[in-house]
Amino acid sequence: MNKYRTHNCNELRKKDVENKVSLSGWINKKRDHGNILFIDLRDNYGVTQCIINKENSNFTELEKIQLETVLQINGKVIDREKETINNEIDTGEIEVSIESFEILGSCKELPMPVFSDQEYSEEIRLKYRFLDLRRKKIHENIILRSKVISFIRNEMNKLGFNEFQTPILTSSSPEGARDFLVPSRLNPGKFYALPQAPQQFKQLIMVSGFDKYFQIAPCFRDEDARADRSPGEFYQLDLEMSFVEQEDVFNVLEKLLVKTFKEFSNKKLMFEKFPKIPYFESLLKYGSDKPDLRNPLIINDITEIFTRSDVTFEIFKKLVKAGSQVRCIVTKNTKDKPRSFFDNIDKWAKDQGASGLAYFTIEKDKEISAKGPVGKFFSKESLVEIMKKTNANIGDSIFMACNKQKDLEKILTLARDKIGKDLDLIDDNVFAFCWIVDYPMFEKDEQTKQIKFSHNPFSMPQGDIKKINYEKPLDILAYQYDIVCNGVELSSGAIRNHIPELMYKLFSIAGYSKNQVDQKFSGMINALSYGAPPHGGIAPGIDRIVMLLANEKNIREVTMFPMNQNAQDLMMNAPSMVDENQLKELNLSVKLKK
RNA sequence: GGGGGUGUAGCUCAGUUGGUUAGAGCGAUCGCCUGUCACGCGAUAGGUCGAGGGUUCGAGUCCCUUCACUCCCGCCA
Repeated sequence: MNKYRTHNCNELRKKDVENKVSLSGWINKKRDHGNILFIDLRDNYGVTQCIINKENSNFTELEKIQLETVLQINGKVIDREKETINNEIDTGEIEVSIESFEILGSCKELPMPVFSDQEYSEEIRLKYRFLDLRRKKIHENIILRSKVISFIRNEMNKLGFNEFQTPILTSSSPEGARDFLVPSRLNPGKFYALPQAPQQFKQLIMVSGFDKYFQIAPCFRDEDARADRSPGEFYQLDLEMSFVEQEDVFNVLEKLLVKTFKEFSNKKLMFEKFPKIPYFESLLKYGSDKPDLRNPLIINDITEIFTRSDVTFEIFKKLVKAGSQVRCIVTKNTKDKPRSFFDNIDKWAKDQGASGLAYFTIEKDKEISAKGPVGKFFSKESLVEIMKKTNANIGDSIFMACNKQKDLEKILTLARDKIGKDLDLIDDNVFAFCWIVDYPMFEKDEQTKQIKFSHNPFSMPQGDIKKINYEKPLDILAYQYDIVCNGVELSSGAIRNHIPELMYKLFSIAGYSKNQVDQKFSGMINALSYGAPPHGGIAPGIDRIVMLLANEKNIREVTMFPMNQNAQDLMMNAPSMVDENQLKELNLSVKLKK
């Protein structure tokens, strides 16, 4: 018999009554009635109420012990009277009558209560993460994460994938995010980089003939944090397959995600076969390449309306002449919404830095007309045309913005979200997955006007590679795709370009010479010239998957030991200064920017 | 790098138009209480109002600077 416990704190039931038991755990809560004392003992599994009364010589000592002290309690399981049964906990039918106890770990006065539904500042939670993690919600989130990862591993194995580890100390990559650098002691003045993703390695695994690879891979990117983006490090389900087309990758991931989300959530899946939305269509209809398809609102382009002579909305007409576009969101049957509903949205848009959202409601008395501040600028013929273009009906309202394409997309995707929430159109009990496909290979850098890779430089261009028109690089689409769920980008992936000549050609369009490519991607390009299989893959973010399953808005809620927004670990005090000797050994000296 | 929000007791927060000695709940300490499960009751301790400067007879409150946390933009192939 184990010297600490005979049962855990969620194990005892009615059948155990009269048995002598030992439990070990934390004091979750005490209720002291003077002559009788209740102690809720908590461990990873649950809570058991323990009870002692004044006749017991241990009473006075137990009365004084701090919450969160770790105790071993020895005693007898006793039945609870009917009216004292607690249905809130699994062990609620019994309690343990304390005969003796031992303090296994004492506890100082707590900086934050563990047993409480209160919210605490991130600072205190992160500094005392070990206390925070004892709290029910986050404790369960972390266990969920463990189960999800284990489930995914198992499924991937069943699907015939092999799990391999790839190096953590590797070389700096020229494309993409900022690298974390690690100085090399044996190679003075040189640095390793932590991998932003095992991108090149997984392709090399395919070249090595392993056919199907996966890994729960740590990825390191030195970029600023967001609510759904940890600073520094995160995990991907990294996978890669040989001799596949885009559709094969989709099939594997759809199967895996549907199974995982059904296993770990009661929410409904809007689609089990995920819809595919071309990138440019997504930008038009949703203003974003990570649309939340739970939201039924769709964006329409009505630029043309503002070239008509019977539309006299001069501000927009002038902007349209100068190259701006007009797009709108239609809200169904909102004619009876109070003025404040519309004004709030307009004001909100202004707070977002836009020039506001113009709006009107389509009405019909004898004739079709537009009601609202800018309604008077639209003839009835133009309104009919708008209704045709946007599928709007009498009683619907139109919210319009006018701007250059990028800014227009930005404000309207936010507006789509905002209006969808205001009108309560988003069903929170649904997961809506979709694929975004047909990404362009290249894009024009707004500032430098240079052509650059829009996503992954290793992606395969679409179509017959002999017939690609390199004169119009912006028209080249790639077998590059994203998977999105409820507006959260889970991953991007691609069919890779495994043909060295094609790679050189594409890199040359982005301004890299053959020499530069050879230098920067030597491992990769060299390997591809020794018989590389066609291959492709994807890498969904584990943290974000768990975040969706746990119904959390912040990635820290599913991360055991997260860093704060400034990429500091407040508990471990990382990053920190190092002593002079360490620097010396690494041939480094620190020179702070002023 | 830029914008917004927050910062008052160990924790969560209130604090009116600038006006007496800055409050509450939880926690802590002490006392009372035999059935609670957020037990109850009484008392005590606990404050650099994030920091610095300014305006004012007087600042938690107004102004400036700055720091921390957070959300967003940039960034994240």
